[in-house]
Amino acid sequence: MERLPLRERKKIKTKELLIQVATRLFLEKGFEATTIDEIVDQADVSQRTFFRYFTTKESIVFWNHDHRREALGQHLANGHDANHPFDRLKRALLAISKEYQEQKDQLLDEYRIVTSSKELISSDMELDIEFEKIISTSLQSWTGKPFLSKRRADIVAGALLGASRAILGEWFEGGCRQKLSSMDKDLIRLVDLFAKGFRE
Amino acid sequence: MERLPLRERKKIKTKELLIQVATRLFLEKGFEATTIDEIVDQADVSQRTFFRYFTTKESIVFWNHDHRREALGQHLANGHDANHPFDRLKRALLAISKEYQEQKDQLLDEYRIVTSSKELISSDMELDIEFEKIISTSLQSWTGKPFLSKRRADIVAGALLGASRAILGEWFEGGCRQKLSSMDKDLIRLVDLFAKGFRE
DNA sequence: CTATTAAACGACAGCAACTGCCAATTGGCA
DNA sequence: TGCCAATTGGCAGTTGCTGTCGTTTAATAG
Repeated sequence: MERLPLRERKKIKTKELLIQVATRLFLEKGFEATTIDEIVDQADVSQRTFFRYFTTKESIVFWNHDHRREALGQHLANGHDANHPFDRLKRALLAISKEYQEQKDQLLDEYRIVTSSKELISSDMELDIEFEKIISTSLQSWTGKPFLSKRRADIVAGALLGASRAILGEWFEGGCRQKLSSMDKDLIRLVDLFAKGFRE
Repeated sequence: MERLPLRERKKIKTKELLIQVATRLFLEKGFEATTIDEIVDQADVSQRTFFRYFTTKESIVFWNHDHRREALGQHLANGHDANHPFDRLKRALLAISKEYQEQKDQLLDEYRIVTSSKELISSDMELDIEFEKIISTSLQSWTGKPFLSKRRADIVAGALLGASRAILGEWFEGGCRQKLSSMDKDLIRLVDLFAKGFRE
């Protein structure tokens, strides 16, 4: 078992500490009512250090977005290019749904923080926009040849993300008590609908 | 012809002046590179006055969002409650499309400013979120009785807005030279798809 | 174990967005 | 004209965020 050098371990530790402190404060007093100074005081680092780890106050709420974006790309790539694009898409959606189910506690925290601030609600959309781009790209080709036009792929991706947001929103509002897999049915249904209604 | 009192006329004038100056500067140097001080200097008002007319720097970009939100509500209400909810929806979408066509110059300015800043791109979604809520509400009842469940209405509204964003994006990218009405076909088609695939 | 080097950090100064407060100006009206 | 109320300007202060620079601390070579 290789251990990281001390320096790296410390960095990870402070980053996690900052996330933990910030999350707690955001949940307690809301995002806007919490200042950076409060966070760094309780984490015992300088304000300057905070901004070395996180580019903005908002970005500490979305610390796991990078990973989630990459995961979507992975899932779409794994579903082999030989598969029908809509099948690839369905598999990827189910895989992500499974991941979300496993990370529900963390996601629920994030949801509660995000919905406490109008600012955050819209910033949260950045990830969705990137998801749309990735999905649209994936729908535009099949075994190296063009499949959907950019126009239609954008429409399908946009509609899909819109629907996903609605489903996830409902899941979160119910405290993630339902099984997400049971809520996905409508999403898969929607993809099938598109597959029929939006072939070129 | 009733004229407004001088005081009101002046207020309207300064507000329009601020919008005009800000729009010009944003287009010239980008949203983030423009400071409030530059705007108020050129408009010859104090910074304090700026923030009496606009709550934030962002809000001056979205000065017409209030009107657009109300317009959607109007169009959905005009299509009488007796009409089938999906018909009401289609009519409202076509009416809005017509309005957008008429205001294309202004909308294109806004689009170019918005897409110059990541921050603005996501803030711009706030209006879309409100659109979703309005449409979802409208889909949940028909002649006073429940129509779609909240769940399904949310999904349809989310998907619809997602698709609309894609279509509008393409329209703007083409400099609004195409007729929006010709691009709407896919949107109407989508509503029909939902009407068939998502009745209870 | 010590000396050197580079990475990480803290402290401080400064900018831009925004707010609260109060004094000055201006329009509405008797 | 003179008074009242709406609008504005000036100013000080808070918060998020950045550049700079000197100090600390981990890695490593001797």
